[in-house]
Amino acid sequence: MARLPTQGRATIMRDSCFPEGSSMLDPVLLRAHLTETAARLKTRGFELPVAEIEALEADRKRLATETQELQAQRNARSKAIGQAKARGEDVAPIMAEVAGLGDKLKANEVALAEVQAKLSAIALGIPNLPDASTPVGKDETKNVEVARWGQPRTFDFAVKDHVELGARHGWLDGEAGAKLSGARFTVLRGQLARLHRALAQFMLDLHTGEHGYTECNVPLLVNADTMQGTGQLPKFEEDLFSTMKPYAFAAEHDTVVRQLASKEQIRGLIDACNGLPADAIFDPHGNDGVALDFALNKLGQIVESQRDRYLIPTAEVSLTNMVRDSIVEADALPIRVTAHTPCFRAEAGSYGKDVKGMIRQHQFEKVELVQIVEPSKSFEALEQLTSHAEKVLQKLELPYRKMALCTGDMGFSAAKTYDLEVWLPSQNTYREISSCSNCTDFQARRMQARWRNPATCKPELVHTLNGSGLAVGRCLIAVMENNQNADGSITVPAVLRPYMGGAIAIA
RNA sequence: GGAGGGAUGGCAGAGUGGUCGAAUGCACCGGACUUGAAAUCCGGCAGGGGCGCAAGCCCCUCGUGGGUUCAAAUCCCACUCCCUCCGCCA
Repeated sequence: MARLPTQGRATIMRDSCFPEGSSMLDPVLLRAHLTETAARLKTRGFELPVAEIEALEADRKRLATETQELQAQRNARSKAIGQAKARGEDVAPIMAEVAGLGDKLKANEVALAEVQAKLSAIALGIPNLPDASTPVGKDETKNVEVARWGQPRTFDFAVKDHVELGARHGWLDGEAGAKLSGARFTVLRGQLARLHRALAQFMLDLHTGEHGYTECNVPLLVNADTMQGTGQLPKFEEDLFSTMKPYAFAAEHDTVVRQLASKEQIRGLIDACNGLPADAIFDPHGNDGVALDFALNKLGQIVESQRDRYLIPTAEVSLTNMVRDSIVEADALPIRVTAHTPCFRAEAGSYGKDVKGMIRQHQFEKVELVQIVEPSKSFEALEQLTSHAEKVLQKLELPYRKMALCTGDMGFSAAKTYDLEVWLPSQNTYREISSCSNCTDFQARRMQARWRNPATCKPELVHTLNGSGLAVGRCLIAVMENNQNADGSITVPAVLRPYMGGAIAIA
């Protein structure tokens, strides 16, 4: 998959998104409470580069102050020139005063921008702080079971897994999926495909009809700003499928590089474009006389034009980012939205895990729940949102347990997460089917998503939550395995029968 | 894919190099008048960052990035998005 060059993200780094020296955590935490923040992050296995941040912060502060002073001087002088001209006076003396200012200011601005870029790069890679109620632990073995619902059924015959059950009538066809797309793709057919659809329909109807969510149909391809808003970029690009046009990029790129004058310039270019594939750049024969500045600028433009879209790994991305760069009125909260979408995941690093069947797919479907709430209500909302996901399993009569994830097992954006794990008879264990998280203000800060707090009349960051309600493919597996009969038929859960033309079982 | 037009504060909309972070109107908030409301009048009203006990001061932002200039909403280049027409298309 094509790797997105860092240059291509120029627009994401814009000031409106990342105010000076800001972090994706509250900037105060990195300035005034650095040691303490580092300790809290360490519980989730993240080493904060404390010394580096301190040094950069000191530089930033100094450069920012100096730059501002110079800017103030320049502005005052320029204004004076304007006024003098209006009065018809001679402006030469003032012009002389301002003479040396430009270069010094420029140098300061460049230095400041460099420091800020470094800080920003660090900040974007820092995960959210775990909430105090999140159990501390290194990995999933330290997750805490908080509830268990339903009794796993006992079978008086040898249970089959979903792959065996799906072999019937070509219901579940991994080979067809592999032929079309490769490993981790599946074709569903016939009654099983319909059951899959029934599950998604049922979930949507439940959440819109009984839980107060608004159904949405959202883009599956989104831009880089959006991916950054919810935390997928820049750190987890390898987990995403992208639609960048690498070949067009390389070809266009080559013609630019050929215009560069020297190897030194090209090396500088590689440094500047840190992250670009070097072999795409390094082609040092060509004409001279073209300024590096021009080439760099041109390069940035090319990269920008080749940057396309990313496939969403979850509808959380599209749903949550709907409030990006906006200020919502207090009476519009809470926002509760849901969508049924395909999800696309590269599954980098999961080689060998769950290779059989459709537990871990590059493409799967999910009904997602998202809430945008005022900060004081987000933990209450997490309990509620999780209960909405649980309701699906309860209505389907699938046994599950609810786990509070520990600090080391939580996702990047989450402050607190509950996983729901459904019972899978063939594996004689509980497997993840939903993950419900309170991201507090972490995503909101990345997105600049705010609400107007009536108490202060000021725009303040909202809190965002998301949860699967549920993963449709895994839910299908759970229904197949838990509801299987000795003859290989599958009993349709009562709540799904209206969606199955009244069928009691599929055979 | 081709041709043209556009992007300014919550909205509408002025502003073609200099006290413009930005007229005016609407909306909104506070006050006056009124028994109350409407109407009218007066005042306030973008976001982010820095300094300060505070009053306040300073910086940045007119789609985005770069350039020209002592000075850019205004001039130049590129990009993005929106609109209109033509072509193609589920």
